[in-house]
Amino acid sequence: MIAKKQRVMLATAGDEGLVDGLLAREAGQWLFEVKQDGYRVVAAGEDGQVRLWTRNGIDCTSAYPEVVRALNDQPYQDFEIDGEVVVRDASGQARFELLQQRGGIAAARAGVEEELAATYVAFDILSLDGVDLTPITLDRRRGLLGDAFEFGGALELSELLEGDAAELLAKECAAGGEGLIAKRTSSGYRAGRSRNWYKLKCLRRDDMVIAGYTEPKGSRVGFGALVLGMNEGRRLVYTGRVGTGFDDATLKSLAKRLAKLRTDVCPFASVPPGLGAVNWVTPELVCEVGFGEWSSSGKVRHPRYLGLRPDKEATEVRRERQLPEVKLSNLDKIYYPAIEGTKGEVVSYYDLVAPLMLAEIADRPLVLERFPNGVKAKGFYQKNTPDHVPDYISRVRVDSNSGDSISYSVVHDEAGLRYLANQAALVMHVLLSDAADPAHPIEIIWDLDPTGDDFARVQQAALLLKDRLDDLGLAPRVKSTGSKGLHIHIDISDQPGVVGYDMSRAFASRLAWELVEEAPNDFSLEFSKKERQGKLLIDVLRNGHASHAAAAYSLRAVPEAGAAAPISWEEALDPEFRPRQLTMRNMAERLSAGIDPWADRAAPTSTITGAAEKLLG
DNA sequence: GGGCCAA
DNA sequence: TTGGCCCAACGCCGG
DNA sequence: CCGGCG
Repeated sequence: MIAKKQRVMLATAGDEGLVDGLLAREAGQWLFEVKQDGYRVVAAGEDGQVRLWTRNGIDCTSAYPEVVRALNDQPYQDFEIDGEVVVRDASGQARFELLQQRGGIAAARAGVEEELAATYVAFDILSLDGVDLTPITLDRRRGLLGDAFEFGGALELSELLEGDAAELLAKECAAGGEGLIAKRTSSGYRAGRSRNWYKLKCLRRDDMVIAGYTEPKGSRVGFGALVLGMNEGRRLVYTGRVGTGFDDATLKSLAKRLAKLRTDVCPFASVPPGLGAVNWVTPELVCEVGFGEWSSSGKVRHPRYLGLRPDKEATEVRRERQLPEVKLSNLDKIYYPAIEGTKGEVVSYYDLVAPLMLAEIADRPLVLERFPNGVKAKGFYQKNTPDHVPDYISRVRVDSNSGDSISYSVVHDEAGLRYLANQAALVMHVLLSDAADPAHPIEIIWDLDPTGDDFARVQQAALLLKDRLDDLGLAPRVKSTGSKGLHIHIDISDQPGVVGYDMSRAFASRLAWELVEEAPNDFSLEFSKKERQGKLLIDVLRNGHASHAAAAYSLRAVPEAGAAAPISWEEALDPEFRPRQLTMRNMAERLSAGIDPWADRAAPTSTITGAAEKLLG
């Protein structure tokens, strides 16, 4: 029977026999330990000098000073113990990636011990006070280990699990662990002809959408690897690739099916960086993939193809990521005094809009406008990402207009938004590019910004611009800025890497000029308020390299907590409409009514290059 | 909001 | 330990 | 020439 959507985890195929067979038959003769996701390290104390060695004999003593200290601080000075160095995340789960962030086995960076504290999980002892313990049985060695050392802090004693192998393994896998190590209690250290220990690995499996494939290399037939994705919110996100688990017949038949689905359009919301050449396909085939674990960048580790799932709909393949917990603080602090809006409300607001907002700003460089003391106090802009942000927020370097480059924050998920909200980043701006390709804009924005509260003139400009963009086949969208004006957007992502900022800004200026020529008393490109004489500013400078605009669904720093909200053209042109009428307070009602004006955005029927020609010609 | 640096 | 500083970039103004 | 403002 084909199982339902599985987040179920099983032992690997080989282990099932082991668990049901040997380990069940010899119940009671085996003990189990949690498989630690770290580096195997032998710690040797000699004349009060502790050294740490990897299994292949590399000295890594200086990499884990806190472990060395803990071992120096013991009643015995001469010993040799076996264990695993791990770094735990906030929830106590050992994670290999965190360990790697310490910089491998080189000497530890200063300060890393607080950030990414290492723990040595001891599970065996080889010698004590010069006495070789390897011949005696495992359970006696364990007893000695437990008695001879004082555990705590950076030194832990590996927990022994006793009982039914299948039950223990199921429990560990369900808890998100890596697996178990089974060891024969009567065995000496590395002794015996028969195997006296086994790894029991948890295997995750999930359905994934096939988004593309790579060309085969060498004698390989069909294709090299499948490029995989899963839906998150309304985006298809890259989840890694799988190149093993196929036989030749599968390779050939699948290659044939995929060839028919070939397309030039990358189906991912943003092209995964560093993927190399991929033949994209229309994302409609679903396959099941077995894998070891999720990496923190959301890709499968040790993936294995398990077969097609013709019974599954690609659009229903979702990833519900277990998001990292975001520490929140000061939730009762007032950020919007005029409406007594608290930080807690701000966080809830961003939770609420996250699915729609992420569709617009995930994987794009962000500029933050932060108000730790509320909107009435002075805030500050932040472009560079501080060193201390959690790893579920990433960075992208973009050359700035003035010399040096800037490391912008990039969020990928709800956790990122929550973190920023908790950081009082009330207003979030985006650059007009994807993080993967900062040199090329993916949209053009006309910012209609009235000098006073002259919204009628904003609407007049919006309508003129809309008509022109419609005529050019560019499918304009509109959003309320949440403050005074409107933003008119068009998508130009249909030719990735073709349109540069020079061209998009030139195009934006050109249209803006036409508006100014048409109504020179109403509109102006002039930045200075004085020169502008109360006319409406059509701000096209936002389309320059490294320029930014308030993101869809971002809150604004106005007293009533206005939100920059996608709106329909009907709303935008309604004489009653005001940009601040959509706020942190009423967005929930709007969204639960299913209002999502940009959901079914029309695809442009013309490219920007085509439109530019039409405009000039 | 939170790290850093100078008292 | 505490307290101030910093966290964009530009052009414009007035002092 | 500098600091605050938009």
